[in-house]
Amino acid sequence: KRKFFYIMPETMGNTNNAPLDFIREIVAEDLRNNKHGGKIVTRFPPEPNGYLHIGHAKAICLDFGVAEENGGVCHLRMDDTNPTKENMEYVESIINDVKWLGFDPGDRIFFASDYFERMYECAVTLIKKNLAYVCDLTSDEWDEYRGNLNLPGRESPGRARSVEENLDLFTRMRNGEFEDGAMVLRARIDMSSPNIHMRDPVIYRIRRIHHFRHGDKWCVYPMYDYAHPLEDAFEGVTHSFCTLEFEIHRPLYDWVLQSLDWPNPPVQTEFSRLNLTNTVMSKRKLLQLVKEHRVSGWDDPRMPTVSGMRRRGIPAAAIRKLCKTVGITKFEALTDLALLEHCVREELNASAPRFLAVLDPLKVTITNYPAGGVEPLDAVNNPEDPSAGSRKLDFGPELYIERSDFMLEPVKGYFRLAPDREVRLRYGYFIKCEEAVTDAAGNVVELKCTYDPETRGGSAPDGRKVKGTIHWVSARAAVKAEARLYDRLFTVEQPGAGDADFLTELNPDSTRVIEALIEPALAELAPGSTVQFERNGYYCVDPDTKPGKPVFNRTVTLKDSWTGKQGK
RNA sequence: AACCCCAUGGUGUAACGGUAGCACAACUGGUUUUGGUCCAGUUAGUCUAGGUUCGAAUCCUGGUGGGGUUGCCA
Repeated sequence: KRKFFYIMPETMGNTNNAPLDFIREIVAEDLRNNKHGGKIVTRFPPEPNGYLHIGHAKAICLDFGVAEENGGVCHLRMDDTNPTKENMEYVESIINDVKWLGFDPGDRIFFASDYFERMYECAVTLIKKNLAYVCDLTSDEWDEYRGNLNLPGRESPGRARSVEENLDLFTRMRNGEFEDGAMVLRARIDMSSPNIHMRDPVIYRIRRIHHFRHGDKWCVYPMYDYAHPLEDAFEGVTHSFCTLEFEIHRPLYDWVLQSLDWPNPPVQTEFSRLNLTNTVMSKRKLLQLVKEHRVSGWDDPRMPTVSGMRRRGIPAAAIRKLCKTVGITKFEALTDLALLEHCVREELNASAPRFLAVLDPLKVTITNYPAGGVEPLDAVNNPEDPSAGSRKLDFGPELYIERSDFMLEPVKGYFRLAPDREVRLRYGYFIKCEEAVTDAAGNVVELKCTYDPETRGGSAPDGRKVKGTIHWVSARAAVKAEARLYDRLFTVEQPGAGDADFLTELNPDSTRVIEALIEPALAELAPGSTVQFERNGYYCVDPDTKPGKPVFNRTVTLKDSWTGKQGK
């Protein structure tokens, strides 16, 4: 009985029909009413003062997605109206991340600061309409005049100024005749409004800051609440989506455009931001992690930034899938990190070629195999994708297996290797453990095994079965590699909740670096390549990789229904 | 405290006055040369009290709980 459907575009990863979220319903309704002449223009407006994170990705999927689905366009606009913390490095990273996520702004990359002259003219218009005035209250007076949530504000003496005087003062503000903070331009609205943003809000302030694009051309900068509706209007934006905390700003957004008699103005609609468990999303906190070297940088693979997730090996399609799955609502949800991991696994299961790598090696000697013998074995590259083909694995008498794939005294339900037990080596032979060699401390240091030559390739002609198949590398061919095992950045679901200092909730074991033994083909891969280490997890080749010294990042583990079952 | 917004299984989301469905997670079982994948199944939900209606997750009122707003940040 759903009224509307839309076809998911290619970038959203499928073509199934899906019910419309409330924002897409609004857009569909506007289209039906021909509200904007059948055109849809959206925008993604980040301030270039930090790197994009997965929360931004949700907004990007919405802004670009809605445009794409409706034959419209989406502008990428840098909201650079406060140059204090903005710079070109951030601009470049933002453009790069948006494109990597799979969206193409084309030539629609704009800068709010390019509209400063027009914004200034609009401010002059407001003054002429007696809808804006210059106010020179001191900061102490400000606190007193503003009122608070329960108390209405009081009108500034500046409210009484004549249009001529305001025009003169505003011109002189622009010309740099006054000190920073000496006066501001305010909108004349309602000092007794219960919405504090409507109590004659500041729309221009004097700030002598070097702008990264316009240098020292300006010493007055427009405030967000004034600038944003104008940016949208100037660009012909029809639908302006933003997060919930701007809900209370909407009356001001509308006031600005209405006061300028803007025809067919853009409409702001708010949705809830993305919250993920076991991480933080605020720019302030992310910046702090970087500045205090709690992480290696904005692109640390543990960071929820787009660049961090990219380096972690998370495919853009998985991020899009997550955003589609959590949907667009006004409910402030907390999404389980497990959902992201599921999206990542789903994507990578289909695409990542399989390889064998041993992360915690235990030596195995095949006592009945010809000494020095070498033998190529066929291995399938991806059982999910026949077109991925196969490769050769080098088998020999000396191998390494995973330490966790052997138990001296196997527990119930364990069906890997143990004394006198037989398992299959993946793509290889059945082997049987004849002897576990221990050191003085009783640690197992080597296994002496025999193999059954009849089981080459992994099946026994006599039809006998083994329950376990384990991965391995041959001692002769194996290459050493660094593996960086990443885990959640924080130990708690909501870092910083309550009175907690989020830094005390950092996971001390969020990175574990080990030396692994990998099959040689893995050492040939280019940085950025994504693979599966069979029976272990998905990994990608880190840019730190140097010739002869491969580095792998663990993107996510494989699901494991054994480890959790032990002890039951 | 004033104003605004929100409330569906453990988590996220659907329902547009007419059978509460899907996904994740958890748990069973089947298949399997990855304890992966895949397949089948189980557990589990409309915050609360009234009202309107033949019929309410849906509409109305009160309550409860959560969030936002009191930068010359965005």
